[in-house]
Amino acid sequence: MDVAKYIPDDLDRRIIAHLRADGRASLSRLSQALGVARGTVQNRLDRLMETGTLLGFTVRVREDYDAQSVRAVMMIEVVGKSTTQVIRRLRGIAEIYSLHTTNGNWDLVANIRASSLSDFDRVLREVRMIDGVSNSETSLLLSSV
Amino acid sequence: MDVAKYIPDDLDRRIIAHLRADGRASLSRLSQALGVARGTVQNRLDRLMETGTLLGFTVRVREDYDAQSVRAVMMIEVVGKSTTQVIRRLRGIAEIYSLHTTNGNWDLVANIRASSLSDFDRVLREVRMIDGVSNSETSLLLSSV
DNA sequence: AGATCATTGATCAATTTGCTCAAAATGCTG
DNA sequence: CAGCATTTTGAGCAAATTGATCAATGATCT
Repeated sequence: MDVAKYIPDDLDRRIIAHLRADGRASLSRLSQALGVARGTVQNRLDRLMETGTLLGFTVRVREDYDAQSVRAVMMIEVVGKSTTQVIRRLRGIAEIYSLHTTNGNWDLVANIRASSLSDFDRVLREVRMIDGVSNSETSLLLSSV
Repeated sequence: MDVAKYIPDDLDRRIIAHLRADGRASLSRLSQALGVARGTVQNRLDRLMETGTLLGFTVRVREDYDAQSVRAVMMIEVVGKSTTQVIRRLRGIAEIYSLHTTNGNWDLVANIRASSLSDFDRVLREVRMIDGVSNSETSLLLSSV
C-alpha cells in the first residue's frame, strides 16, 4: 500500500467527519450512522490509520487550560535565496508550533507556543539571530475573543 | 458545580495528558496507567466534560487532508475604541477560525479558513468593509514546512 | 467470463462500559 | 480533636463493544 498516495473516498470522508465530531464514537454506532457494516468501518479505520491519513485520536481541551502558555504569531522576512536554510534552522526550535510559507509582505509565518515569557523571549532572540532572517514582526496572542 | 471556575488537579491533568496522546484510550487502560481505580477515572472524566474543561473528543487528520481549504492569517488594525464592535462583526464571519487580540503593530489577529479562493476573497472584502477597521494585512498560508 | 478485492452478515471470546454498592480514605469545619 | 461530607476504592453485574474469522455476495477491471 502506497502510504503517500492513498486518497480517501466518500465513505472514508464520512467516517472522518463523524470522528471529528466525536472521536470516541464506537464502531457499532458509526456503522449504524453510516448505514454500513461494522467490519467495513473497522477495515476503513485501520487503513486510514495505516496510510497516515488519520494521525491519531485526541481530546479537545478548553482553550484557557494551558493558561501558562505564551502564544504568538511571528512574520519572518528572509533575505535572498536562503529560505531553505532558514526553514531548517527554524524547524529545530521546539517552540515553533507550526511554520508556513506565505506570499504577502513576509516569507514565513511561524506559530509560537512557549511555556513562559522567558522561553518566549529566548525563541525570539534565536530566530532573529538566524543567518538569512532580515526582518520579523511578532504579535503576542492575548485573549481569544 | 460552578462550571466556570473548576480547576483541574494533578490527576485531572494526567488524565488529560494521556487522552491528548490517545483520545480513544479505554478507561480501564487509563486507570492502569495512572494507578487509580477505574471508577475514579470515569468520575473525573465525567466531571471534566460537565465543567467544560474538556470540550470533546476528535481525530487528528493529516494536514493536507482538507487540501481544498484556503488558510491565511490576517492582521487587523482598529481605529479608536471600536474594538468591541469590530470583534462582534468579525465573530459573525464563519470563515474566521480563531480571533485574538494582540499587542504588536496590530490590534487583532484572525485565523482564516475558507473552502475556496472566492470564499476567501469575499471574507477579505467583508472584513475590510467593517466600520472601525482602519488597516489590515493578510498572509496566505502556503505549504507547511 | 474470470480474477481480484471490498462488503456484508454472522459468530465467537475477550474486553470495556455503565452502573451500583459498601468500606476505606481524605478533606474540611466547628 | 470529633464529626461530617466528599472522594476513592474494589467488587460485582449486565449490556455493549471490540477484534477476529468465515463464507457468501457485490463491484470493478481486463
